[in-house]
Amino acid sequence: MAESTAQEETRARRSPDPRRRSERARRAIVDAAAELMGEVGYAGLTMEAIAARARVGKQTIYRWWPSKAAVVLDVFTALTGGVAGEPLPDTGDLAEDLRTVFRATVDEFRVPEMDRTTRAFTAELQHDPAFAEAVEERMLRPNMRAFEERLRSAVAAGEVDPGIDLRLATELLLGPFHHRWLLRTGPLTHEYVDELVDTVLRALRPRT
Amino acid sequence: MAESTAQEETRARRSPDPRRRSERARRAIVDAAAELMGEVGYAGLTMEAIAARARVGKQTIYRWWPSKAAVVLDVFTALTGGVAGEPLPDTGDLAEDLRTVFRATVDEFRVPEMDRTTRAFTAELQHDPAFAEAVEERMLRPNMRAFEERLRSAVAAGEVDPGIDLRLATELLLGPFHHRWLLRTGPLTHEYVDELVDTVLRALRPRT
Amino acid sequence: MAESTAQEETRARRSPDPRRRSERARRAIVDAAAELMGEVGYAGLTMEAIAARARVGKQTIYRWWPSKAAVVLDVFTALTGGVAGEPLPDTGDLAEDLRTVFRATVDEFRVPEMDRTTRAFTAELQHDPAFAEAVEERMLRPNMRAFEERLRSAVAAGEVDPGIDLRLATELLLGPFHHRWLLRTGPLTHEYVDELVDTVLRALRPRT
Amino acid sequence: MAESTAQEETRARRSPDPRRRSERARRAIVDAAAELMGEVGYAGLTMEAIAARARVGKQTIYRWWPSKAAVVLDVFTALTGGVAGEPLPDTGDLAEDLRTVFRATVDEFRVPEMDRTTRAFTAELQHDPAFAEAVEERMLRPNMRAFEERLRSAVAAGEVDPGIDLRLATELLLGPFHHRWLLRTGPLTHEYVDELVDTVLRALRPRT
DNA sequence: TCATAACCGAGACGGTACGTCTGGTCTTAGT
DNA sequence: ACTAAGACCAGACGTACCGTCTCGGTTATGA
Repeated sequence: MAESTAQEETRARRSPDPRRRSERARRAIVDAAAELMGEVGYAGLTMEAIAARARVGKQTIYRWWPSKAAVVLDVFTALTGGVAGEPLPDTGDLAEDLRTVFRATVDEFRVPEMDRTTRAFTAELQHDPAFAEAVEERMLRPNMRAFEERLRSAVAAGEVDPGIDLRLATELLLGPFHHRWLLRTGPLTHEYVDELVDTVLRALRPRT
Repeated sequence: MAESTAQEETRARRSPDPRRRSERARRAIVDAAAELMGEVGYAGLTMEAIAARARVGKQTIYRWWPSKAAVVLDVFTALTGGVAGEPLPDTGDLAEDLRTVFRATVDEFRVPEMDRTTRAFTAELQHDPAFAEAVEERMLRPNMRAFEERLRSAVAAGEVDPGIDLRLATELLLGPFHHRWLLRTGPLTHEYVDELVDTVLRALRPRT
Repeated sequence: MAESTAQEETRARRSPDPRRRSERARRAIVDAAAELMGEVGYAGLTMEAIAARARVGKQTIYRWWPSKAAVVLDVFTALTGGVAGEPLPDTGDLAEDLRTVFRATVDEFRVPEMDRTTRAFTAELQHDPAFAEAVEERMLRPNMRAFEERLRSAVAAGEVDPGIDLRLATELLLGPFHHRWLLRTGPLTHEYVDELVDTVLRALRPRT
Repeated sequence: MAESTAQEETRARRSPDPRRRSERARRAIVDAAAELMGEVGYAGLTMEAIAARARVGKQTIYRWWPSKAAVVLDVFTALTGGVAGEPLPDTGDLAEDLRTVFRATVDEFRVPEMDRTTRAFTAELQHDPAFAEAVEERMLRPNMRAFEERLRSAVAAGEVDPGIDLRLATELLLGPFHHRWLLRTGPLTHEYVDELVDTVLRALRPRT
């Protein structure tokens, strides 16, 4: 995000001292942004409104976050408890484990705040490369790696054909789900993800 | 300064008469928007700049398009020649036909203008429900229906299991592609789509 | 603005043929302008609104009047019956005659339409030299000449000092009235103009 | 694009804090407006042009002035040094004092900037009641009061008939001058005002 | 008499300015 | 010294009108 690597003495834009950061202000800003996301959505969200709602100077926001997207990224992190990329369950039954994960995700996306925030991310990703990099690194890639790990374990267990490219396999699972959610091409239900998992696994199982 | 606006007469916001529409202005606007999309991208695009570049009054844009997104939708329509939802090739060999289609799509998305415009759409879709409806109806659903038709033909030919839900099957093909493109989780090459098609077809083929 | 002086054959801006002028449209425009003057005042008046109210194309207005001010000038002409500069009464008693005239003027200016229109004129006079010339020639100078004539008659009758400059004398009468009316520095009543006339005449009467 | 304006917080239109006002910006705006008044006149003056010339955001103008007229009022105040209603000279010779004052005024109105600005005021007064009130209070009434004071002194000195209404007497002096200036009914010279003063004083002097 | 030139209502057009909103930076008071 | 508050410069927003320019339709002259 920062474009200069050298930390010159005379640098006008001194980076602020994080030790002095007001935790009260940080929380107020993230909370205000979260509330406003729910009320007016990402597009209707403005720095001005966040500052006003949080009773904080605009500069206090700009001091610690480079953009609206970055604030919302922290909102999201707060919503999800900051966990991304934690390992998938591994009961030994791949189908069952995937169904568990996807059903939970379906439930999560039913929470409007989560849905809206995630949509906003996906949209913002297309415009802001720096933000894209941050989101991908903090959320997307860890998540995909967790899927690949579970699949690797399934390969070892003989449930999945070792010739399968694991990234492709992961996309085979996440892609249709994401497509349906993002483009609203159908209902996102437990039944849907069950069928999705079953069908994909037909493609992954070892050739006889 | 004005004591009152006195628009009792002008009110009622009559919709304009399309017969009187200036084709010259329409083209200039779409062309200008297309150029600017390439130069500054969707986020940097402004109605003001489009009007200036097209040498057109802003009102002439607002008269015919409700939003920036709507203009860009016409840019896209112009780029693709207005075709959406045309039938997929049907040589009798489903795998071959799908590879052909996906390889062509890969090539299309290599054109930066196409890539940026389509990304802008996908982003805008998340914010603007009316626009979303328009894009889905004019582009997305026709396209998916074309896939479903080709798959239906493959079912009849015995290439695809009749028990498969065709919408799910379509998502199985489009989802991973879309996921990889939108989230840049890997290279979009002919090799990739070949492998994608082959793997998905393993899930679709009739059970022995 | 026009760079060509010669009246070329191909000159685009031909002056219209007054014989073909639609009396219906003319009346509708003047009436609409008069109504709107009363409703929103001169500043709030727009060509667009006049055209809409009169159910007339804007071009029909621009064809026959060069500006908003010109239309309103015709409104005024219609209001006053087109008379300007008609001789003042001459009963032989100057004071009485002036009181009569001024009292009538006070009454006229009590009509809001008249008041507003005349104010609008006086304002517009300051901005638009061409309009100023028209108003001065059609209304102001004839009026002043009428006063001077009456005063000349009074000089002959021995009521006014022959050494007095008649234009100055006229201004002595009209100026205070105009000042009070335009700048609202006091009430415009019959009593006021009676006192004004009496006081001015003290300055005009022959020196003993 | 925005789903809602979400100005719940920003509402209430708090009036700005004058202590924080930038004197640099204030001066730049008034100076720019003064320059533009000279170049394009009041009618041609736009807020946009003032902002551009002053290198100031438009909002900074609208924050402190309600209208173009208000800005120009400050231009005028700056031009005249902010003095209005200062006492007239009182040498004991009323005629001489009035001649002095009127000759100075004639000279002032020869400065095109002053002439144009004052005309613009007088015009604007007719359209904008709030502005009218401001101008009348800040300039017109103090000025008239100064005249009345000088006349009151002259009454005490036996130069003016005590039965004369002093407001009327003031209008008798200012009205003809104003009339001739505003309506251009004659040249505004020292000779003219000398004669005006002499003639008016004939009306004011004590009856023998 | 009847073709045809013009005016007519309507309204789209290229423009300018409006007054508002937000973005991101800078300044001021206050604690 | 750091915060909240908010003024600052900048510029896009969507609207209102401007004055000009077609567009058909309808008179009403004059060849």
